[in-house]
Amino acid sequence: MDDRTTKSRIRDAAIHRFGEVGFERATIREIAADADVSPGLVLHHFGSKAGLREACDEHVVASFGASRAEMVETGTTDPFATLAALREEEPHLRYLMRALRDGSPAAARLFDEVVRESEAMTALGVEAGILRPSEHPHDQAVLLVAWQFGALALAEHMARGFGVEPFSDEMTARVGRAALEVLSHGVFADTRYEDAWRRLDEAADVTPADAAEGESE
Amino acid sequence: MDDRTTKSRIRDAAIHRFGEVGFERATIREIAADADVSPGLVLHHFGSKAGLREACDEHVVASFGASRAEMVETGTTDPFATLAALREEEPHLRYLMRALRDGSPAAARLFDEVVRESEAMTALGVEAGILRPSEHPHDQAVLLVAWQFGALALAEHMARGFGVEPFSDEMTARVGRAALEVLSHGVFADTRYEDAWRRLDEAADVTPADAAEGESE
DNA sequence: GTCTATATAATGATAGAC
DNA sequence: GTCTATCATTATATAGAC
Repeated sequence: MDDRTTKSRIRDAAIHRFGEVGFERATIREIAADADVSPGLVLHHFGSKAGLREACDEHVVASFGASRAEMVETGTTDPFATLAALREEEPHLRYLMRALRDGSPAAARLFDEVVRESEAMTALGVEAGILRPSEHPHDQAVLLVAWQFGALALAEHMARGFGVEPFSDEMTARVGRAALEVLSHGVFADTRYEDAWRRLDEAADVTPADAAEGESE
Repeated sequence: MDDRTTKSRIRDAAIHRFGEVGFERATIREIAADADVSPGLVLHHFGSKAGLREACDEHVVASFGASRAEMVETGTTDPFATLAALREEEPHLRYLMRALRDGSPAAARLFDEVVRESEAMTALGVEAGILRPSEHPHDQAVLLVAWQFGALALAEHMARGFGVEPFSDEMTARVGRAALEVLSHGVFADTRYEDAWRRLDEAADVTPADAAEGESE
């Protein structure tokens, strides 16, 4: 028995379709068929395709917000827990990846929120002695979130590279292991490049505030 | 004066449009207008929209192949050179990111090629004492390429996080600095998570024949 | 709330003149 | 090679019955 309301059933079908084939390619007819209703009813409830998307955005963002709030509350800095939590919401995850890459406003808001939370959690981890303090904590948070989300957006290609199924347990294992190695040691044998960069930095002063104009134009 | 042939002018306009708004949203009419020709001529030269996409795929892949071949030839392991080279081909880069995310076959082929090259270049770097040897070189190459490409796909969001313009020099600087820090030291203060993972690995044997897989080639 | 039409708009593709 | 029509399809969205 499906005790969800018809409206929420339509919305969930839309989240699934949008996440699977993207907003453009998904049609109201297909979504209606998936939810076992007529195309007209979809428009009756959500006004337009754009309205339907907004409802999906809101629901997915809220859903992720709830699960993340729990993690922040319990102060989880454990990467295993993070991975497990992400894997649980696969349809929402797919939807989110599509939205991020399509540049939907809701997805942008979520990206920013995750960066903020990541920064906060990193600070906790540093205090606890688990994480290494960064010279630019905000920049690092932005980069790590972009890497993590970006890799999810390219999950299909990573899976092919590993020779496993996308979103499978094996894939989680392989990605996790490789990520932990890189994030535990880095990839450079020494700090020659970092040092070189810092010298450039100090010489040219390419820091965010002053670099607004640049030279040529 | 524009001395390109009309056909190549159409193709370049298509690369630009496809990269900017995606294959679905891009219309033949718009592309034709950008190239200052009629919609009919676009179809005359490329047969169909799919044919036009294939021509774009081929051209972009070949273009990237040429610039990468040069780097491999000169044995460049320097991340600065890599960044600079990537920034030079912005329209092609945007196109590639769209294609990767849309799952176009050409883009998949390119992803795999870059992984293979990245693995080879990493081996060189290890020999030269610049890079730290990985326990799973192939997996690491897949992950790093996915991170790099994925981050580019989310460039818009990273730029917002940094408060700079996408694809600007400032962005390159900020990303490069943050990436070098992570790739030089990692983010974990110690190896507790990596050790925990390895223990799980040995106990459950979740590794799908990667010892046999990673040798040849 | 839910359905069955139907209107309207846009797009990929074709045909044929020049 | 290049253009101007035009077709055929498909999608969103509307109107109105039940």
